[in-house]
Amino acid sequence: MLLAEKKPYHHGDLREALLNAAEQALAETPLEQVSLREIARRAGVSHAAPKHHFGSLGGLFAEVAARGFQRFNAEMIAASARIHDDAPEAHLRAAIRAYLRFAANNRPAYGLMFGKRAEMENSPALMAAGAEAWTRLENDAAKIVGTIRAPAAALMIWSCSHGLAMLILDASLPPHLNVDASIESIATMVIAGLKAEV
Amino acid sequence: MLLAEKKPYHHGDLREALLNAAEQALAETPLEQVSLREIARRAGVSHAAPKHHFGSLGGLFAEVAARGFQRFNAEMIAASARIHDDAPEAHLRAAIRAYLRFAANNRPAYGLMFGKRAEMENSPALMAAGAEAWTRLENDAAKIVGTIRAPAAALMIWSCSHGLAMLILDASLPPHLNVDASIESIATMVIAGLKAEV
DNA sequence: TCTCCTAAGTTGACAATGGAAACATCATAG
DNA sequence: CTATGATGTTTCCATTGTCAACTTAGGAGA
Repeated sequence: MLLAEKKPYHHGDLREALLNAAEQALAETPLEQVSLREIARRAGVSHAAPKHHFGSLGGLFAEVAARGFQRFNAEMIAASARIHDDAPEAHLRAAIRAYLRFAANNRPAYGLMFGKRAEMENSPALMAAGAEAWTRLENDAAKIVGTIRAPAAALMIWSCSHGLAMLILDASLPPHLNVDASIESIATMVIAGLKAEV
Repeated sequence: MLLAEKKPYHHGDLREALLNAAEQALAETPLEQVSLREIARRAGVSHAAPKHHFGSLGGLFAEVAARGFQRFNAEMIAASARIHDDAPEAHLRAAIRAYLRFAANNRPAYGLMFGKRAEMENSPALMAAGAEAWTRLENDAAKIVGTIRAPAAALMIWSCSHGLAMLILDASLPPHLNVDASIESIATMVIAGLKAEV
């Protein structure tokens, strides 16, 4: 025994530790080579331990994604609250900025949230969080184009934001384009496009 | 021996057969559980055979993606050629339609082409095909907004198209939205947005 | 025609993975 | 104080990607 710390049999807060280890691993390693065992290793725990908290690797990933959605929704709401301009366009522009900032700052979670890995389908928490985000977007859109055209407008906003996020995160963006400037110009074009007759 | 067909030791055109088997497998099974061995099994060949044609699973996927880009570029050019309207907006609308039709009809390849799996980086054929597509898009955009604003416009078009494609392919589209109508309305809004001052 | 040579396939091995089962440890409700 | 359930561990299994060594066949050159 000596002065060696006796590792307790129970971790204390393994669930949290595993989620952190997973996010860290995802930040350092491409998704497809992050393994359950590697995550367990990082948390200093046997490879079968995660099974008791999440049923499978997919379950763990689904949980990471769900947490991502919590942060996502919170940040989007906060960003909107910071805007004191009454014009709905200002809110929309802020939302697009916040969306892309989130994608950049939460790269691992973002990939899981919108990447649609087959193994983590059917997580009710995920579906709910996604639906909430969509509803909020439609409400914002309704303030600009009215209720009737809101669904189409929301789709437009989401498509552009998500598409741009993918291009930026994948580094598929042509190198001569500046990221921040691209975000601003896309936001401008999206807002202008929404006002078109459809 | 009897009447049983003697299976020849050499397949004849295994390379092609493997690519087809891969696409078929990808169409039936989620990407992450398509294995090299499964593909070899479908082609009726030993599990190590693919190594001689593609070095690894990533190499095989890269080849599938490269083929996808060939079809993609061909279809985009053909779609543009079918439009006899001189208005550049008409060409752009046709291009957006063609893009999404390709995504829908080539689901497995599309995922590989734009999904950016880490294991198939650095395939020169892939990079070249992607760059070609991007250049063509910028040229189309230049006809609408001029050379200077063409890069930003191209980014807008690609983001919206790609984002919408992801939403449709992932079935993340809210169920109350019609796919074809969504494509048309997004195309309209994109074209309107391009004309905004930036 | 005979002989190599090499591309194309095969077999067998390896370490790593996700998952299941059986077991160990502990915290705490009664 | 004890039983019970949650939390971890160990062991095992089928499957995977990759490698090395082997076999086969189809031609090119003598």
